Amino acid sequence: MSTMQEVASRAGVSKATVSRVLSGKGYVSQETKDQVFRAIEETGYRPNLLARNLATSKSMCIGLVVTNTLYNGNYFSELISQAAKKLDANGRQLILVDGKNSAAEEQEAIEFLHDLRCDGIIIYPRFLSVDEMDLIIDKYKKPVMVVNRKLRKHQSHCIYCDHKGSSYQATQALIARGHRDIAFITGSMDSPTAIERLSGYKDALIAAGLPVRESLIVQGKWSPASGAAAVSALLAADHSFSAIVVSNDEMAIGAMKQLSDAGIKVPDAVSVIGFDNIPTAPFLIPALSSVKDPVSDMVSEVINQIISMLDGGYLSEKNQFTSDLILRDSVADGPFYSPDKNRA
Amino acid sequence: MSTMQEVASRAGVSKATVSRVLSGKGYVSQETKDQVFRAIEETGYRPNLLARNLATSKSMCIGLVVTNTLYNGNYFSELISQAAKKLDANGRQLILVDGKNSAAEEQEAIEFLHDLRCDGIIIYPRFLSVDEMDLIIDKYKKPVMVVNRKLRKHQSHCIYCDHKGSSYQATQALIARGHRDIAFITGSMDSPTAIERLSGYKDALIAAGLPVRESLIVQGKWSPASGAAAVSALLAADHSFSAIVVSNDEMAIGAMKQLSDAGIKVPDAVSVIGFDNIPTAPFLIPALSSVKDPVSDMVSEVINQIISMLDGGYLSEKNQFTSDLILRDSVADGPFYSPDKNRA
DNA sequence: TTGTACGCGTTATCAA
DNA sequence: TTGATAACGCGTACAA
Repeated sequence: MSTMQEVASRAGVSKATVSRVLSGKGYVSQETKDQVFRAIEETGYRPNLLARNLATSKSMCIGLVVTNTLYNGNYFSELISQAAKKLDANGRQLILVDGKNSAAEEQEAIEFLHDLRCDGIIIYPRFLSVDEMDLIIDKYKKPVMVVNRKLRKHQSHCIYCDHKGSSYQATQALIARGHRDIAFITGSMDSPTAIERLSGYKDALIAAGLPVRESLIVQGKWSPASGAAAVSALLAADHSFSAIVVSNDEMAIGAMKQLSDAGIKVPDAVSVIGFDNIPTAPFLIPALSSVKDPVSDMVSEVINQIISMLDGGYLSEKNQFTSDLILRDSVADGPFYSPDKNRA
Repeated sequence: MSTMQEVASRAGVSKATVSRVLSGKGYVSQETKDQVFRAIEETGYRPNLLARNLATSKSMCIGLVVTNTLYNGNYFSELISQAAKKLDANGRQLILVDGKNSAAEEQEAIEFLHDLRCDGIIIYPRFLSVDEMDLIIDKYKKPVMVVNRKLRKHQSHCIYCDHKGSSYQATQALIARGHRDIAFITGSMDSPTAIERLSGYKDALIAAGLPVRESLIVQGKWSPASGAAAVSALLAADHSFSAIVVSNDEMAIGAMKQLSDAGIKVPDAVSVIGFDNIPTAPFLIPALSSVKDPVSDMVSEVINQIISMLDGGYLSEKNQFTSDLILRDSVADGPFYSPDKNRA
């Protein structure tokens, strides 16, 4: 590992000159430039980024905190890949840090990134409350952006998606097709997203003058297995329903399996609506109509915003994104499922 | 941002003492310890990791290079999450760096991590050749581990999976069920994995005394769309086949869709075998029997090895992993598909 | 048990 | 156009 000093000696100049050549700042004669470059070639010199970052208090890195429980398939990879691509186009690197399983650990991950002098931090929170995040933003000078939460105080530091609206639309679409008995499978209820989606479902029923029946609402935990379990619970409860709104695709897949195992032909009898981002889901789950979160767009906007903050300016504020509702023809209007009709 | 010096002044001691308190190394009286801790509380001091890393030439970080094209759904998230978890248990952080789209960029990503003084580097290569990687390992002092490639020289620095064997087994299983006309959809042929899988398929045919028919081998590009296109090509070619081995799940899903669109009932007529790691695939694709890559195990082993190298020792060498072959009953033995039989 | 002083490899300021 | 030299913030022999 040769240092800048070694390059300098070899080129017969001072460290300062080498530094100038590398940064392109300041005046250096072509002659000495050539000498320096040759010395760099010969020594295989590479700048020590730690030293550079320490000296400049910059790192050309943006940190991303995502909690372990969200490391989940397509949604996650879309998030990461979009972030990496956008940042790369800006000459920066992405550093991914695990937020693990609690608010304290999410907090710790943020501080770690800060201690590393990241130029900016993106948080996709799972446990931290919006108030805690507002405090965090107050605390740091460097740009901090929050994805998937609507902050109270720092409105321009967050990007979020209208989960309630998406859920409302999905439910409304089913109602428009004639469904009246619509079940709902929630996500983990400690997640704001899950709560919003449930509330969109309820509001849509109410708006249509339909009753909200708690017996048709079952809790899931985002996983395929929990979706399957939820369907079992619904079937066991012996209530009629002709459609299910499921709070994400993974659970929808589990729900499908369980329905199928129970001998219920979904395209004919029950509509399942997922959310999120499994691109293949629309044709894997016959009756699925899906609501796709615009992860890519949101991440993209977050990074625009961070870069803009680093450059001193503030972008105009486009905070709220809406999901795309994709309805498919194969969602049949009937015959609807009811325990009596489907039991042997 | 208060520094160690400020803490020291406030506590009425020297920097060195503060450093000792923080590291737990060296003797410090309880009394001064208390004073230092109080000063830390009061100032909200946090060590500057850049400075620490520069001073020690360590970073407690492990870098992971993955190429953009591999940021793909479940396989990728399983890789990342396992890596993050294992490292965390060891008190280290994972830094993910994009290998982008070429060998040069993969190389650059590695150097970046090195310039950041990562304690170790994990490469999941896409474009770098094994020889190039052997050279890279020679070049660096810090531990470098390669996933999914069998190196020539540094055998203990790589972990790989027997893709050829998996493919062989999958094909063999179909043959055992009576299939004789088995088509194959490859991955991108610039990928060693794709080449190995193809060769396993061929060998299995040969071993069973069956002909290798190039007309039944179609190139895909790992994506669902390319799987669908491959099936179109197969159908257009007008050759009979009763089963397809598909080089990954994504393509298998696309293949399924295309078969279904063509009016071919898969469970009855065509068996599709995928690879990789979509956990829900087995019940999403009726006729799928799958070969699952042990990503988690491989990553886990890689990290064990890196940690062991950092601690000076070398683990015993468990390099090769094998995939699990999961066959499902629903893979029907017949009737087989043939153009004549299925055309209107 | 504590403090001094130097090194880590850069960048940046100011003379020359 | 170039070169000393002082930061940057921390670790660590070595001395006290």
